[in-house]
Amino acid sequence: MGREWNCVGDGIYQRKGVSDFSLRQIYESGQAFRFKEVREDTFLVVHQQHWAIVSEQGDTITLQNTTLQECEDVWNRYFDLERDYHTLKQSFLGLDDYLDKAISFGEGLRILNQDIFEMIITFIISANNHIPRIKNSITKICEFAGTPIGEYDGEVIYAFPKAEQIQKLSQEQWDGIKLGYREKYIKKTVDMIVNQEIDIAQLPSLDTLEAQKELMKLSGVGEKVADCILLFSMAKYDAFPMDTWMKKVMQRYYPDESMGNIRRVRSLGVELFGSFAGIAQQYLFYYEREQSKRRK
DNA sequence: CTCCAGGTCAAAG
DNA sequence: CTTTGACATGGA
Repeated sequence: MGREWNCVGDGIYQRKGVSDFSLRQIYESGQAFRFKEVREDTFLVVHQQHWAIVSEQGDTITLQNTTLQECEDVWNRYFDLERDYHTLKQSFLGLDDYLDKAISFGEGLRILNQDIFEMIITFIISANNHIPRIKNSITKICEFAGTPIGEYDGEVIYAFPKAEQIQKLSQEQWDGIKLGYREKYIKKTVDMIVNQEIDIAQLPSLDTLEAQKELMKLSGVGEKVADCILLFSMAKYDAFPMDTWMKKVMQRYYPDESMGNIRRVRSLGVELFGSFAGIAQQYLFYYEREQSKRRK
């Protein structure tokens, strides 16, 4: 190991042989709100205190503003580059016609390993909200409370703020973030985390249902938001977020089993797709949403 | 104008 | 334990 990344310039590293990977699909699949397309097919990606300019050329991905150590210690895990998605997708094929189509459509999707606290705040904001609005709110939270970690193309790059930094926001800043009724949820949740009422660092060591139960103690975190947090920051692939899109999918294709009961549909998903149901869910979510866009 | 968005919460049956 | 309505905001 350790020979995956090659230096091809000052702060520029490449990794070859990365198949089943599409930055655009990952970006548009509703899991990452801190990608910014700085030019055609090139993205500024921020993760914790790290940032990089990321692009892909066939099976090669290129990162700028990084180091070998950062590639190995941070970006490999963030982009889930060590996982064999080809084999994973093979294991899904033939289970279900609609999933087969969804996988072929979203062939470059991956589940990112993002920061736990960031996912908690992000998906509280996501509840009953539009994706562009979610992204705007998150951008403002970072600008108002986050630590500057760099600059690119004349613009300052901010880390996602820590809980303690969010506590210091003024009311005018809160108003500017436009969270609506979710503002009080975030305030409460941030207080609970600072006061150690729940220890989020310890969540990954719990099994999925226990971790979900813990997360749901937080204000604004219900079953679906908890599942998103588990899936996108803790690699808990047996979490199966049931949102409005998945309800449409499941009720259209499995009307008998679902009968409108969300919790029953969720367990059906896990029953159908097993311990990687959450990844299957992401293919279904992306496919359904893109199909809906194209109908317009 | 009304409807809806990667739902959650509190009240009530 | 399940069902119901309110909830901020802005774009379609």
